[in-house]
Amino acid sequence: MSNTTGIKEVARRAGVSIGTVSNVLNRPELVASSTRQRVLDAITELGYVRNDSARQLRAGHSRQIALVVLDVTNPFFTDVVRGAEAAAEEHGVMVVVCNSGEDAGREHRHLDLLEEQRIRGVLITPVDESPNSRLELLIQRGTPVVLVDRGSGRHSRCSVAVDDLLGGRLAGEHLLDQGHQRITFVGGPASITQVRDRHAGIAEAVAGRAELSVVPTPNLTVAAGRAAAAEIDATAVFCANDLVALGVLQGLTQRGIRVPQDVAIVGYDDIEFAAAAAVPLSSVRQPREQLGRTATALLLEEIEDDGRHEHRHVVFQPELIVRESSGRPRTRRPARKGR
Amino acid sequence: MSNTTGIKEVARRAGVSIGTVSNVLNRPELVASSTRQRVLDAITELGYVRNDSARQLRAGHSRQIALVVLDVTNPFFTDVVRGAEAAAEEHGVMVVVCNSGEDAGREHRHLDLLEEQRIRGVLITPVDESPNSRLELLIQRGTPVVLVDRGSGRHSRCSVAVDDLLGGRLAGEHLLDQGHQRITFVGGPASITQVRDRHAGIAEAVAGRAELSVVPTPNLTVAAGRAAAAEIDATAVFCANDLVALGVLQGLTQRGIRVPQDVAIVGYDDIEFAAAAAVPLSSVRQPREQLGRTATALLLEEIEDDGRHEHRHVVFQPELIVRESSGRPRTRRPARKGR
DNA sequence: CCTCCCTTGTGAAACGTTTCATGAAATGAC
DNA sequence: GTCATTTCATGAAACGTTTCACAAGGGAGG
Repeated sequence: MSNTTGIKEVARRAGVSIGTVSNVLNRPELVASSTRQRVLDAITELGYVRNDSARQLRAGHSRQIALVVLDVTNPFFTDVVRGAEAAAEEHGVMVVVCNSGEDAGREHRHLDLLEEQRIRGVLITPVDESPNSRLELLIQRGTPVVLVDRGSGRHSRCSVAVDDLLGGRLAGEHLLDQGHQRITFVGGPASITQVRDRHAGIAEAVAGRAELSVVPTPNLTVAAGRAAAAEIDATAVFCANDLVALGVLQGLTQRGIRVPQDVAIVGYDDIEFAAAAAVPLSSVRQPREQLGRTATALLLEEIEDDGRHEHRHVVFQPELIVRESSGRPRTRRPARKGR
Repeated sequence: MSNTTGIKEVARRAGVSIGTVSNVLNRPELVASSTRQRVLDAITELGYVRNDSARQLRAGHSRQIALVVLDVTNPFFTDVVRGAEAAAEEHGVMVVVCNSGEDAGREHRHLDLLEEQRIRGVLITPVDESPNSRLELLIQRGTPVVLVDRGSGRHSRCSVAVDDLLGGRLAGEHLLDQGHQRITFVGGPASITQVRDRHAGIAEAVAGRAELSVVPTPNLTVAAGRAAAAEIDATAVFCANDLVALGVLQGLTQRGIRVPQDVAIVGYDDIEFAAAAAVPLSSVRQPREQLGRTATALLLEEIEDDGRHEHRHVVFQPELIVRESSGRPRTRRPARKGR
C-alpha cells in the first residue's frame, strides 16, 4: 500500500538529490552528518524500504547464496543447513534453502530459477553427477558452486565431503569383528554417489571374508527402509542412511526379528534420532554442521577471489559410533534384567 | 563469464527489436511463428538466461513466496515445508525457506530482507506475537501474510492452525484416564503461543482432578528435554514437543527411571521418529503437510484476490496417538518377556 | 481502387537503484 | 586577498526488463 516508491521520495522529503540518499545508504562517511541525519529521518518517517531488485539489477548479481539439499526432511541435511546458515550469517550473507527432494527435475528447475536470479553462489548436493548436467552449465557460465558431501575428481569446483569409502569400510570391519558372515547393504538409488561409495567401502572391507548382498531402495527414507526389511536375509545390515536404518529396524521388529540378537544394524550419518531409537543405532558419524560451515566458507572465498581462484577439496573423516544395534547381545542393563 | 547481457543481444542476433524478443518470452501468440522460431534459436545459441532482477523491478514484486519456520531442524517443520512446496509447485511458484531458529532477531532480519526483495507473500510461524512486531509492519505495508500453526484473533491476516488447546486437553484426559495424579508439563519459552496453548489445554483438562506442575525449557529441542528430565518428579509428563519428549525420555532413562512403568510420557506433533523411539512415543498428531498445503493455498488465494480479500482462519483438529510411552505397563511383547 | 481492419513488429518510456564525472562551497596556506 | 585543496552535493547514465501507443503492410469488403 504505502509503498512510497523509494529513494526519490526520500530525496524530495529531505531536500537533497537522490545521489545523496544513495550515499547515505551505501557510503555514509561521504556525507555531512547534518545532511545524513536529515535523510535518515526522512527514511524512517516514510517507512522507506530499499528495493533489492533495483540494487541487484545494477550490481549484476544477487547478494544471497543458495543451498540445494537432497531432502529437507532428512535431519542430516537440516544440520548442514544450520552450519551453512551460521557461517553465512557471520558474513552478512543470506542463505536460501532449496529442496530437490532427490528429484532431478526439481533440481533442474531450482537451478534455472537460481540462475535467473543471478544467485551469487550455490552449495549443492546434486541428485546425480552426470557430466553434462544442468549444474555443469551453471558452473560454465560463471556461477561459483561448491559440492557438498560429495568429492569431486574434477577441478572445476570446490567440494566438501566425508570419505564415504572409509565410512563403508569402518562399518564393514566392525561387522566382521562381530563375527558376521552374511551381510546386506540396504540403500539406493545407485545414481547417488554416497550410496555407491558407502557400498563400495563395505564391499572392499568384506571382500573374500564374508558374503555381501544388496537390497536396493528407491530412495533414502524410513518408509523405504521399512519396505526393504521384508527382503533381508542376513545376520547384519549396513544401511546407506540412518533413515533407512530406522525403517529397517521397524520392519525387522515387525517381522519378530530381534535386533541385535538376530540381526545387527549399522546406519550412516548418526543423526540425533539414531541414539534415541528403539534400539540405539550404531552409525557412521559425519561432521554435519562442519560440512555446511566449511562449504559456505569455501564458497564465500571463491566469490571473494573472483578472478583467479584455486579450487579446493576438503575431505573429512567419518567415525563409527557403536551402540546397541550392532553390539554383541549384552546384558548390561540391570534395570531391565532385574524386573 | 559468458553473460551476454540479455535480451538486447538476442534481438540483434535474431534481427528483431527487443520488444519482439520480450513478446516471444511472455506472449508468444502475438508473434509470427517464423519470427518466434528465429528468436528461440538465437536464445539457445547464445545461452541466454532471463534476468529476474530486471523483471521484478518492472513488475514491482517478486514471484516467490517465503516460508519462515521456527526451526528447520524440527521434523515437524520440514514436513510443513514439504506440504508448502507441493502446493506452491502446482502453481508454478517457488518457495524460499528461511529459518528463524526461534530467535526473534534472526526472524526480524529475515523479514527485512524479504521485504527488500518485495517478496510476494510470507508464510510464517512467528517467534512471538507481540502486537507491534516487525511482522505487523510488513502486513501493514501490504505484503500478504499467512500465519502457520497459529490461530489469530486478529482479522488482518489469514491463519492455519491446529487446535492446541484441544491437543492439550486430549493429552490431559488420557493421562487422567491412566490414573495419573501428578503431571508435569515440560516446554518453553512461554512466549511461543503453541507452548502456552498446549499448557493451557492440559491445565483445563486436569483442573481439580490432578496436580499439574511445569518444568520450563529455554527452547524446544532434544537437548532441552534431556536437561529438563533432571527436574521431573511426577508420574506423567506432557511435552510441548516430540523433540522435548524424546529428550525427556533419554534423560529419564539415564536416571534409571523406566518409561512407562515409572513415568508416562506424551509428546506433541507425532513426528516420524516418535514411533521409532526407544519407547514408542504417545503423541498428539497434527496434519503437518496439510498445514503447509493449506497455508500456501490461502496465501496464493490472497495474492490472487489482490484488492478485496476475506481473511480466513482454518483450524485443524489434532488426534491423540497412544503408544507404549503412556500405556499402562503391559506385558505384550512375548519376545522380550520370554528371554 | 479506396477504406477499414487485423496482424506483426517497433521504439521509447519506465521501474529504483548505484556510480561517476563534475561543480560548488568551504577551508587553509601563503 | 589569492590560489590550491578538500569536502559535499548533484545530475545523468546505466543496469535489463516489460509495456504500450503506434506504424507498416496485407487482405477483405465495398
